[in-house]
Amino acid sequence: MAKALFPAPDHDHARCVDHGMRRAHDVFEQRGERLTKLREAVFRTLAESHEALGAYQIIEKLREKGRRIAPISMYRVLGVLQEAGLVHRIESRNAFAACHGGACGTRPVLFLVCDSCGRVAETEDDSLGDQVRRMAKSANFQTKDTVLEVRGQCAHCAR
Amino acid sequence: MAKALFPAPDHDHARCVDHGMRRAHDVFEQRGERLTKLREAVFRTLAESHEALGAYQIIEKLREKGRRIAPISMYRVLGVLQEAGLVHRIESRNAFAACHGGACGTRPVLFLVCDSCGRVAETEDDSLGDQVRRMAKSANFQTKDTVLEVRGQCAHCAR
DNA sequence: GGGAAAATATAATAACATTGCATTTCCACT
DNA sequence: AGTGGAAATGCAATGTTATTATATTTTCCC
Repeated sequence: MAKALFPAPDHDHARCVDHGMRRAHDVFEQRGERLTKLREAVFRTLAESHEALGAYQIIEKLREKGRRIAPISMYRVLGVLQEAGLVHRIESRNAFAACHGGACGTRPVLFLVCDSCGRVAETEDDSLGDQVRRMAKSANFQTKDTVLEVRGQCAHCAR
Repeated sequence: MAKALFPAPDHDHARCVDHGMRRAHDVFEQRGERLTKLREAVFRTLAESHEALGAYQIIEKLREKGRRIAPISMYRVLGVLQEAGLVHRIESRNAFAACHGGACGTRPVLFLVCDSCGRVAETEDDSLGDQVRRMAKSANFQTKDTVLEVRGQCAHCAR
């Protein structure tokens, strides 16, 4: 929990991306699915940013690189990446962010979403998950998925 | 916490609505704002349902009652109702639900959203708020707003 | 290299939300 | 009661996000 959640402005970003791409390959390998060129390109676009990007923003970025993609294709790819746990949907932004955490998909994650820079950090905590489960259970509610987001300002923007 | 969060199918719904409307009047009174006919109609529409309704769904319901409202007007009214703490936005549905809880706006609320019937229940819990604040703080994140939603199936639909 | 399944493309449209500006309603004050 | 100004609503257009239905291409296995 004590690790730096939002990357410092001067962090080694190439390393972030490398790490993410490697993980993407591993995950697809393990799932017996194909990390196609398009899927890779979409994931890379997200991994290159720590921000949550809208589907149409990603389309635009890829178009700048000479690749024209229809919305439906983008949403399909994003769906696959989400199911693989490589990408998260940030509901309060209608946007998507590459997963930089480890245990995504295995337990609830709390997203910190900076309204200034748009960057997203993930935090995990057993007791938060417990808490949420407990509250749902007390209402006899059967949990399928959780959406836990905090909107505000990250440390770097607060200055 | 132990109260019935999702209303039973046979609950006294007229009473729900009455209670909500009374509260709406009180809140607007206290805020020195006007609960106009339009605002009242929009809030009533939401209060008459325990479901989260999209802005265009509310427009349609009011149109059936002979009232034609443009999207922009609907969003403006919903904004006012939200600021008054009478209506919540359910981010994971792009929809709105009447507030049936009490302390909304004063502390974080966890919404239970049934994917089958669309109904929404609110649960509050000090320690959940603490937990979230604590996690945000450990990232030096300055919280402005929280989005806490659980998707799944309510007890009545689970049967 | 042929066939089936998976992935992507095309075109259209649905669903959600906002901008800029005009008009109406309401209320305080005379 | 009449009026001026602020608040609320209306109107038209458009921007943004997401999906449906169908066709084509790619990949992989045999």
